[in-house]
Amino acid sequence: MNNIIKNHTGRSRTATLEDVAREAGLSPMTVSRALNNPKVVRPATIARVMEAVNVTGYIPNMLAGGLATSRTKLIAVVVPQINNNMFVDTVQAISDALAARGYHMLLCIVGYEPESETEIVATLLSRRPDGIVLTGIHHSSDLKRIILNANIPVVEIWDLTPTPIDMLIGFSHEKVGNAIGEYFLGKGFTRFGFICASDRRAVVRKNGAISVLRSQPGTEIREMMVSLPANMEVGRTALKEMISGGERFDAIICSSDTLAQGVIMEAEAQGLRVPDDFSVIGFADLNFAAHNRPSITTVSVDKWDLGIKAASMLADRIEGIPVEEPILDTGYRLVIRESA
Amino acid sequence: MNNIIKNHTGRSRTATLEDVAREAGLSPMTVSRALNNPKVVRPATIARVMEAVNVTGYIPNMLAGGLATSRTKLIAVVVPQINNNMFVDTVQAISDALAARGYHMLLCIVGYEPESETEIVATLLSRRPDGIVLTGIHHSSDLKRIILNANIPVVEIWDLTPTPIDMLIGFSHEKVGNAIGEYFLGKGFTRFGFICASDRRAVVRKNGAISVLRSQPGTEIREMMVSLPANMEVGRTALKEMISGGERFDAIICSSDTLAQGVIMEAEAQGLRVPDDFSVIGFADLNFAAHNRPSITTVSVDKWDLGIKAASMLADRIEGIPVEEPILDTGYRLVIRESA
DNA sequence: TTGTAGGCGTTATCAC
DNA sequence: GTGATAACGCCTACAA
Repeated sequence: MNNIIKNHTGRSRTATLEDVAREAGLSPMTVSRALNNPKVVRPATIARVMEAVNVTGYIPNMLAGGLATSRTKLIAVVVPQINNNMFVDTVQAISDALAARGYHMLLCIVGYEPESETEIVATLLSRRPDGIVLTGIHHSSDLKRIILNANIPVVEIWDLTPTPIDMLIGFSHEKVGNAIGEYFLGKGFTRFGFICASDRRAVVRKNGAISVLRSQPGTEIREMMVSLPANMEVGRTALKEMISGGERFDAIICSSDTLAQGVIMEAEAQGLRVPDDFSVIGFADLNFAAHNRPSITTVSVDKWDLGIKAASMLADRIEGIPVEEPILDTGYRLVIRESA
Repeated sequence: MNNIIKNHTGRSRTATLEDVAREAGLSPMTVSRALNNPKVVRPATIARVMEAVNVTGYIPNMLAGGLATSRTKLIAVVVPQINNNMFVDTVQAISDALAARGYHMLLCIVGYEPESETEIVATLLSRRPDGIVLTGIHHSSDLKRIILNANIPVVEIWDLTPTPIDMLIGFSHEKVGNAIGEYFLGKGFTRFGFICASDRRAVVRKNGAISVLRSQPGTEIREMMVSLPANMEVGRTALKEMISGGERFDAIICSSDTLAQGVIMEAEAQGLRVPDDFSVIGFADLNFAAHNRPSITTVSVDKWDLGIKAASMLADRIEGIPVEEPILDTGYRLVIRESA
């Protein structure tokens, strides 16, 4: 199992179906069948093929296969970032679920403000993926056109709309914001500080909360936009600035748990206590939120499940299995802990 | 720019070079050149081609292109996990650097104990990537064989050995451990607790520290292995168990900053103070380490730079640019902060 | 159950 | 500067 095959120039090249066929004394087509559709091949023949595969060290060429069948077992996944803890679980879940069904993941990390999502997706499509996962629901009409033209299933994730390109799984950021607003209104709070990352969906959540809070007369709101990535340091800095003028708040509403953790750190550094001096709420229920001190009140979204389901929907669709619910609202859960 | 091309069955299909050629009144070969090697084509011809590309909505087929050229502009990346904060920066850096040079990333997340790394890599190789990134230096001889047979550049990352498969960029986990041991010996500490994730490289770091600490008579060491993923909760639980018998330590040595953060949380929950009651050290200098309260003493490794360089080495090699140093030690830095 | 012919969409190579 | 031809490695469709 180490024969190096040479081409006419004497340079080694990788084995092809034809090499395997020659070794096994069969036609390439029979070898192909033995590998991809063994049911229709006599067991003894399969054995000969396997033997020859080992001898030649054959590794199929999916470029050729994909070209011939127009099926690549490749899924393109487009996300803004993975190192901010927000999408990484979803991506890992997608990867796991795809692997389990025999697909590979072409991952494209494009940032929150891709110069041209359309161009990026076009180059991705040049690999002829069997399906594609897009983060969010705001895409240019050019993007939609090329993707429809490619004629492959699409899943948009992490948001909700009645008019997705194709399939969709996510939740309503506005409703998440509403829920946060209602929770604090119920507590009778009136003075709010928002620390919001400059990410479109974070802004929608913020506005969702504000619209509820504003329904109550006398509500005071201070908003602060912070740059991405929204890490702990950013949270600390933001709180510092927010309270530097002596202004005080009943609650600080952060667009992520990471910011919330930073806010809590900074509060304690300044001798303030959460939730005694003010409440803090985050978003996403990242893995540390439940175990922080104080534990972080947040809105949980099922990041893992969302990824698994996105992958399943795509794989089902590709394989001709009907997708019962092409638009899935995964909802959210307000998780009340110590910080608010 | 919306013409839908039909094939003989009447089903729409994506435009090919030939469709573009027909539209432009040129041969497919000229269109191909206009797109890939415009220097050798007359400007007026290029303009006609571009026009036709727009009209037909042509998106190149890299399967066909790759098959013809045996260059795919695809890099396969194999990592154990991305949702534990350890590798995610490196992966994002690789992705960024590859994108900048026109490559796509096929990301495969295999877990810490892949059933068969060899098989996984074999399926990856069936995509005929131009290069491959492997995490770690321990690979089966089968794996090495198929990868050498594929005859593509390889970069192993996150570890060091004088005998890599091909190229290598990383650091010595043993030396990291040694440095931790020496730091604490220098402080005159004698009672150590290790909280170590069940990850091969973490164990090497632990043993590196222990071998130094043992050189000092009277050293007491308690070791605890914890399961992956090594998140904050695991750190808290581990410390709880570790001190439940009343045992006390001068320092707790954690295999990651996330564990260290959990240990610090739990310590404070129990009314113990870090570093007053005991010191805590982590590993990796994750983004929160510097901003935690207390800030976390750790060993910093340049996760981002490592990814950038890994990608550059691969791309250089693929493109025929000589790689000056195929084995790169990125080193490490003991970063002394408040926790130890 | 196995084999043959032709094509998938592109590019290398050689002509013009 | 442009075009014709023949691969690249595999699979569909049909024949045996």
